[in-house]
Amino acid sequence: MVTTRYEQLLQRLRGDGFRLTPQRMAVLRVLADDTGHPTVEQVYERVRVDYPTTSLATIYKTIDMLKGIGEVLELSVGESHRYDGRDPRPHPHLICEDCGSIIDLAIDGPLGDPAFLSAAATEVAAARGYHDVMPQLEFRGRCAACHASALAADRTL
Amino acid sequence: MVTTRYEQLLQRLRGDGFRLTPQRMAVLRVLADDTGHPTVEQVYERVRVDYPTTSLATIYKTIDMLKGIGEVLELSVGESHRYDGRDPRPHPHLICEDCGSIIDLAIDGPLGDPAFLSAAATEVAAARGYHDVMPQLEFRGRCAACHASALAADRTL
DNA sequence: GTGTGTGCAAAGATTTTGCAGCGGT
DNA sequence: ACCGCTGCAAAATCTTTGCACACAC
Repeated sequence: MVTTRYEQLLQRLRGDGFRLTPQRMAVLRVLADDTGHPTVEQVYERVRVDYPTTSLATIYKTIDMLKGIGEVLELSVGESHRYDGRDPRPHPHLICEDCGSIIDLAIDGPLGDPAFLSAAATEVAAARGYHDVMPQLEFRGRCAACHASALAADRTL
Repeated sequence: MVTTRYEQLLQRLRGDGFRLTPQRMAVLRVLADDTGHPTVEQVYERVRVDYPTTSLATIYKTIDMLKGIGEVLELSVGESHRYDGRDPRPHPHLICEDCGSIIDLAIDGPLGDPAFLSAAATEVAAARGYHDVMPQLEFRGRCAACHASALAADRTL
C-alpha cells in the first residue's frame, strides 16, 4: 500500500493532536508536492489559489510548526528561506547562490547515504552531549546559467 | 614564518585591489580573531570600541565583500546570520538551534577531511555543470544546557 | 587627483505579535 | 462548548540603498 507524503503528514498531525484546518491541509499539500523548495511567499500564493482569504501569518505559523516537529527542512539561500517538505530525512542539496535554485542530490559514496550521515550525527551528539542532532550537507555554488550570465555581465563592464 | 589570519586577509585584499580603510581593518581583525562566530551586530559593537563612528552599513558592506571573495563563511541559525572568518576552508560545524552557539568540529573519518569534502564538491559541480561549488556540512541539534532547560520548561507546563 | 569607501538616514524586505472571532474536535 | 487557529494590521527586525563627503591609493 502506497501512502503519499501528504497522507503521511496528515496522520502525523492528527496523532500529535494538531487541528486540521483547511488552510493547514492546503499548506501540507503544497509542501508535500512541490519539488522546487518553495519560499514562504510561494507557498502563500499557491495556498491562495484554493483559499484566497488565507493570510501570510498563517503560512508562517504552520511552517514553523512543521519545522518544530521535524517534518520540514529549512534552507537559507542568501536572505531567503526555502522549505523542503518532501523528504525530512537528511539528504544533500545543491544550491545556486545566485538564482536560489535548490536540487535534491542523489550522490554515490558515503555522503549520499542517509545512514552514514546519521551515524556521524549520532557520534558527534554523543561526544559533545548534544541532542536531536541532524546532519545537513550542502553544496553551494553557481549553476551553469548563472555562471554564464555572470561572465556576460563582466564583459559589459 | 607564521602568518596570522589577519595578515593573510590584509594581503588578499591588497592583492585584489581593495582599499584598506581603518574600518575594514578593524572588521578583519574581529573576524580573524573571534572563535565565536559573531553576528553582524557583534562585529559592529567590537569595531566601535576602536572606531566609534563606524556605521552598521559599512559592516554589512565589508562582510558582503569578504563573503564574495570566499574569505568568510556565512551560517544561518534561526533568523540570525553568523560569520566564520577564521578558516575559509570547508569544515563541519555543530550548531545549537536553541541558543545559537556554533562549534568548529574536528572529526575523524572522511567527513572531517576538507580534501574529501572538496573532492565531492568538485565531482558534483562537474556532473551538474556548476561552478565554484563549496561543500558545507552542519550538524544541527540542541546543546546539553538547552536540552536541560527545555526539559525543565516542560515540567513547568 | 580619482574613484572607492564611509556615514547617515530613509526605504525595503521579512517575520512576528496582539487580539477578536471562527470553527475543528 | 472549548480552546486552538485564523486573519488583519501594526510592530519589530534585519538588511539594503542613495547621496554627499572623506580619504586610500
